[in-house]
Amino acid sequence: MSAAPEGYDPHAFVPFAVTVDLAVFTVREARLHVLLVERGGEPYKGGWALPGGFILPRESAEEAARRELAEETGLTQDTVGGLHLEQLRTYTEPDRDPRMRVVSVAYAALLPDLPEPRGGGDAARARWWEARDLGDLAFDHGRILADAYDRVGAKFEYTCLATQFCPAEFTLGELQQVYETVWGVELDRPNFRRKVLATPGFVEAVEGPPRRTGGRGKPAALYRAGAAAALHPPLLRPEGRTG
Amino acid sequence: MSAAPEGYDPHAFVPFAVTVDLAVFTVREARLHVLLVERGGEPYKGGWALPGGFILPRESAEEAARRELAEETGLTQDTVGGLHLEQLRTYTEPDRDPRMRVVSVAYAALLPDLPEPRGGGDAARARWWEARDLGDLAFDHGRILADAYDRVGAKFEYTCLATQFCPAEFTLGELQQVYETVWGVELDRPNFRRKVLATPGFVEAVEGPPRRTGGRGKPAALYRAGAAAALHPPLLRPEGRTG
DNA sequence: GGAATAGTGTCTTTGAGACAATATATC
DNA sequence: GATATATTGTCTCAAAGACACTATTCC
Repeated sequence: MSAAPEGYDPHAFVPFAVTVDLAVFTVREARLHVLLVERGGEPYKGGWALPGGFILPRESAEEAARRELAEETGLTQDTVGGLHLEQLRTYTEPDRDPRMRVVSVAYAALLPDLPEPRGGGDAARARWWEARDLGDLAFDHGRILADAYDRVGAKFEYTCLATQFCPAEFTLGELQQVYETVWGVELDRPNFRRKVLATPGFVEAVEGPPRRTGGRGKPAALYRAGAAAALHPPLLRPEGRTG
Repeated sequence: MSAAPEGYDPHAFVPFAVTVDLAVFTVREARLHVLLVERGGEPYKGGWALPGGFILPRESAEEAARRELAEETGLTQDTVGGLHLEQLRTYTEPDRDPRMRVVSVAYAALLPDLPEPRGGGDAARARWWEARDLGDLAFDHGRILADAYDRVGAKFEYTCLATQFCPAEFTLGELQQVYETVWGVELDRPNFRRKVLATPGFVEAVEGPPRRTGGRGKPAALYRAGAAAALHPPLLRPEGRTG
């Protein structure tokens, strides 16, 4: 039987602490990176953890996540306000924090390549790590990160989320590299191009003749993210899907 | 700045109540139904709400969800233990409950057509409602239910979840009806059949010559759910996708 | 036989994947 | 010119969708 069969009985509820944890990804030099913070106190002192913190009394979880993201990256509230934050899952195992009962709402965020975290406060102890061959993380954050990675990879198949990893203007080669990095596969360039351009609203060409070079080949045309949110039909990964 | 910049400070956290809410679906007479409970107390007294309740001190959210599901449906713990519970999202708006700060972890569950909820306790005030043209629900449960419906529809595309709506042995016509009901579309029977049978592990034929009739046509062969969890490639909806 | 449902076969169109060929830049 | 990258074009194959046709039951 529930503790409050008639609905919510204010005397029956068990108090929990509720936090948000963020899996913040970026693609840097064709490798996936994750933002981690060093723990200053026990437990896991000196270890690395996902950025996050408590939800304040008058905040929703998403507001808390944006606030924490701004604190840890030094980005302005305005910039952070425009990003897509993906709520992943909520982690509730009774012993996931050894000190008390903590429930954590996990979010994933995708950022274009940024300079090292700057700004004061929490950002001081934050840095980017390459996502593969990370050591163990504090608490169940390794698990959260793995779930986040799976979700992002799956979402790439049927949403336009990948453009969030790119700067405001980007080439199709850069967008393709994002896909290849996140999925860990190589894609055929002509086919990728055809597919992206055939999807209305995925990307839109940047006007004038401005172009940009990635090295010493032919300069590529620039695009920006389009208005669409979903991919239609999906851009399927070469191999399997995630259930 | 976070309330606890050094990690979790047991003196800084704000206590929340944490509940689970369940969107329990079934298909009955080719129409989607949802399990709702009548509220016995304020607020929303006499209104209808999703089943759910507080997480107990030593429970995970999923354990709480299974416990509540067993209570509300009268199903045994064993039966409920074998079902797929899909964690949807966590709802955290500060004023979603007028009395106190309540965070709710929402789950979706799919059941084959069952008799009306039986058993004692909470089940007494629970009943199935047809999903379309429901009135307003208590709290933000209307929103939760809409999100649950979207998620289930999307999951049908690339998982074998639809078999959870069917009894242990079912015909392909019944399975197709489940898809048609959830998606609200008509599917071509020969194509559906070809697609399902071509997906390894989706369904497996039941041995002997036993067959079953749905009315007065030719009896259909029986199948049971296969071992696969994911559909490969996906079974896409005729129209659009959910972002 | 007629109606209803189950199941098979076939044709067409669409999209994915492989890959050749061309274009434009740097060195 | 050599090399590197971008872009276009073409061919093939697999899957989706439309739909005609056969099979088996109840009335």
